[in-house]
Amino acid sequence: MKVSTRVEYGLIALTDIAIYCENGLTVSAPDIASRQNISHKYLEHILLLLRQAGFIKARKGLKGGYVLSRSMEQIKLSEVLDALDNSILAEMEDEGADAGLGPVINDCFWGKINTQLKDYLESLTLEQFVEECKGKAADAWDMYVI
Amino acid sequence: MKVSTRVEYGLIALTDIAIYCENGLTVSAPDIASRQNISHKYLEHILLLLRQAGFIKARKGLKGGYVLSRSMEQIKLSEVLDALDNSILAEMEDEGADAGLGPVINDCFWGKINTQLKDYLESLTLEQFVEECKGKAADAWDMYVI
DNA sequence: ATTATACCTATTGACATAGTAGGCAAATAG
DNA sequence: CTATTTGCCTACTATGTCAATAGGTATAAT
Repeated sequence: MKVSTRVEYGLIALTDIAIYCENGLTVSAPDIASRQNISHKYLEHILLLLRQAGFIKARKGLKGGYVLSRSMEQIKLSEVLDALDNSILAEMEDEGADAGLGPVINDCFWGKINTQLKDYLESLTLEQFVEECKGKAADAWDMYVI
Repeated sequence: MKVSTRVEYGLIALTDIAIYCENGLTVSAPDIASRQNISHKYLEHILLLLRQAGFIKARKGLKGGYVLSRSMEQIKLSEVLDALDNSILAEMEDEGADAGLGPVINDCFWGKINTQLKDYLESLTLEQFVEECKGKAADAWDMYVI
């Protein structure tokens, strides 16, 4: 499935913040940008979405930055993706093909796929997500542990 | 999941053709367009894709139209969707975020989702697809049975 | 010869994506 | 108090895709 960079970067940024939050740190946008190799200015837009959706809190000024506004286990992946891109979990609209096979296919086929994906994403919290990634790529995480 | 009308209409059209093929009929684009309430001209583009991908054969001229070029059980849904939209089953490219969390998340998270979706679509043939829809919405199919 | 069909190319308007740019507000360090 | 660093907000742009629409050509049946 094709995923926009907005979603990709957003998930990366939130994960980055989550990890540093564990140590009580505040994470600035420039830090994330340089660590994750993302355009700082573009990242700002994405962090705005995450803040407006209530996942992170910001502190302005020198030594400012972001922290999680809820704990990791209270953040569902489905909500995060919804905030970053409303099309991933969007249901189909039965507007165009209102007659014939359209509604049947939409309900049976796309509906089924959508429900499965939605269920999976709603069952997955940011905490599980972080832990799972840690396990599968321990090497890449040394920098955070040290 | 948001699906383009191209994919939606393509799947509808192929299903429509498949059903009429069972009775040995040839299905014209205008017929499909009016039955399924799709713009005829737009449908032509989509049928072109389906023909170029080898799912349907065309006969020009008066009383011309389309028939399946393989039997229904030999057509995998994954192939059809690939022909209509290469983004649905596209793997992620590890280009942008080549450092940090990007590769890990892409492999673990999106890779998992993508594999699941792909496996499902590769296991499903047009025949199963048609039968399943028939079962779930028998009423809407009376017009074809009669 | 007429007609209905497939086939092909070009064009268009709307929209989303993926940024870039610049300035304002706030908070901290010195 | 001032300078610096950070977040916040708005606007702008370039590129690409979607969803058609249009018009013409080739082909085959009647």
